[in-house]
Amino acid sequence: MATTMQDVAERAGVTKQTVSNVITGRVPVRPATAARVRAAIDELAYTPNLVARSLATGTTKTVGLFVPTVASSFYSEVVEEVEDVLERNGYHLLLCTTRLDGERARRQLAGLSSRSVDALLIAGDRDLIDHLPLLAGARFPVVLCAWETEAPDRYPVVTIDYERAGFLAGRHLRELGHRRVAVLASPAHTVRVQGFRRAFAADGLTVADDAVHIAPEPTPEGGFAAASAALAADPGLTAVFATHDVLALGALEAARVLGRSVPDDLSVVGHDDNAEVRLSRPALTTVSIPKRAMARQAVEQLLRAVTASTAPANSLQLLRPELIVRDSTAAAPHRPVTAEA
Amino acid sequence: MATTMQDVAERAGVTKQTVSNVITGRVPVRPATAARVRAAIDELAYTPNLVARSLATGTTKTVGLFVPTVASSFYSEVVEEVEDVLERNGYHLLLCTTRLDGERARRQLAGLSSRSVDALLIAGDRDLIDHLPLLAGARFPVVLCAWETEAPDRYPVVTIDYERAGFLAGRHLRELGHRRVAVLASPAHTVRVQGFRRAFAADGLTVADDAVHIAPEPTPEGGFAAASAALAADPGLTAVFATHDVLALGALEAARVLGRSVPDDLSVVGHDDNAEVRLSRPALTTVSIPKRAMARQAVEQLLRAVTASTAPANSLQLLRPELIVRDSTAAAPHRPVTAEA
DNA sequence: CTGAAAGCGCTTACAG
DNA sequence: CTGAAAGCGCTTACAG
Repeated sequence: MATTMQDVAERAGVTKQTVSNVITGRVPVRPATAARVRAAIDELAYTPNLVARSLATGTTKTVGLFVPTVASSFYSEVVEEVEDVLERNGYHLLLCTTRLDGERARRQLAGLSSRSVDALLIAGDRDLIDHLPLLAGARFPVVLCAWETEAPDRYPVVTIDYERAGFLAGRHLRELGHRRVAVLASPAHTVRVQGFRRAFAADGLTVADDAVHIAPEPTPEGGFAAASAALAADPGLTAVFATHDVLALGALEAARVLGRSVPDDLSVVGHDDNAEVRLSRPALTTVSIPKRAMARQAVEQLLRAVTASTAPANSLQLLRPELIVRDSTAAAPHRPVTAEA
Repeated sequence: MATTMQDVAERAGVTKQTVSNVITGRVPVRPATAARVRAAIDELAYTPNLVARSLATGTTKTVGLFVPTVASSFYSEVVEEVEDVLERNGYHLLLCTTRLDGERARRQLAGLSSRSVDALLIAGDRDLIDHLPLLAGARFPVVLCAWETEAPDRYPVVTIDYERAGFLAGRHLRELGHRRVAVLASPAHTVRVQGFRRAFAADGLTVADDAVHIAPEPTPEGGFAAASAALAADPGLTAVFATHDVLALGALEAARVLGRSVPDDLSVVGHDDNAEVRLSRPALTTVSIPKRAMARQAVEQLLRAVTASTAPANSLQLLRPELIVRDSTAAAPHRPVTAEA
């Protein structure tokens, strides 16, 4: 049915090994022979069976990528960056989105760990962290990225310095003279919060636990609720740090509703520098995280391990975030300075 | 190195065919034997080599999906929906994002058309439309979806009734009494514009060509520019239809800047009902398109073709859009009615 | 530079 | 219900 290497060989009057040689280029072939083979390939519209090649070579030219979702500007950029690098290197992308469903993630991981990928990149610690032991017997390199919680020692990690991201947000607000601040945080963002706290600790200030308001869902609505709660708990607040831009958007809306003008009455700092946020009024001051650079480093490390057929260097690589000052932050309004307890 | 079926067989004291039989379940195996085999599998942590299985069966349990990008709420939902259906059916997803790069798309398509996928779903007509002939010799089913331009007869198409989407937007504005309207359109959205026009034609009204303003980029900035141009060209405008929500967002901003209040002085209708738009003030009236239902229909049709190993039914399936009325549209302000030339 | 042989790890009829 | 054989379509040493 499908035309095979053997068909090409017969047509060109050579054996299939010679056809293989002209295709792979591993072994030199006399130009005249090669030309005949190439002609036969064209005439028969022959295209090699990649599966057979994979079985023979033990390599699939496919890299698996796990992400929690693709419907977020963070992960969609990660996916595109990864795919770019793969495409440029002749690799295919097998995508698994785990969707906050650990059981699903486990199933997918199990279904993959038969030699159907040459390497695996796991972005995001949310769903897969408990199932990593499944990879114990894996014969392909694994790299972790976008990891915020403590990463297992076993695998190389390429991630963002989230602690520093929080710190940059905090330092900015502190330098603007803010002393009464709150944090709107997603449950998993403890490291960002910790960095934020460190920035204030330098001045002997403490961001109290009850100044951290958790937004269960990373949505504007969640940010709105958290910001409303924060402002209700401490009307004297002069600034808030949202650990996710989308929460900051909700905070802007809450300020509007409560009649507090941003940035004069309330400064707002976000985190991520997502594209969606370009629209916000006022333009959001935020901590930009180099997600594309992170993704690139991660796949490149993975690919290097594949081609060298060695384990990737077991290191923790932290990409540096950057503060982007726009219009949602300003100096703290003058009023009696009160350090929080 | 890797443990193989043969290893399991030896350990269980049977031949590898028996191991294969207990794994595939195709041939009944005596319970006692099966138990021994299963024990051996567990002890050796054996996991079958999918590549070898693929070569033997001629099936890869992998479906290829082409999308222009993953960084849009439209396509990211399509990808997730497709992956859901695949996962539920034991298939893997090979993702290719074409990124408005026809040459890249061509390369990816060529690299795939060797038996490495069981089926191919192509979402979006932007990049691949010129390269479809490459698929001429493909031995796997192909389905097209999210197709707005004329689709090739050769392949089944599952898409949105974009003409009707435009029509619904137009009918809504017409019923609200709007007569001087403009369209803000992405270059490829001619079908939506055509449907919009049809709604007005029913009343003998014409939406002139110069009332259609093209936004080259699907960004709020693009919508802002197009809306500004439209309002400059005809200050008497009472409504605009944006063929993409993100353009509508820009139009809202333009109205704000120009001091026209929405919906009292200007009605705005969007298209897509994207999640990003939930934030807009006023809440955007828009045409919702059933992208998930579309994606589901498309993969399911594809999978049916794979399992039946027949070509999918060559049909054009159009999913129905729906108008969602929110706060950005209102009755046209009273003023002398002038039908556009 | 070209050809004959073995093998990658499975599955699939086909005998027993 | 279990085993022996052939084959899926390539690649990889190894002779010539």
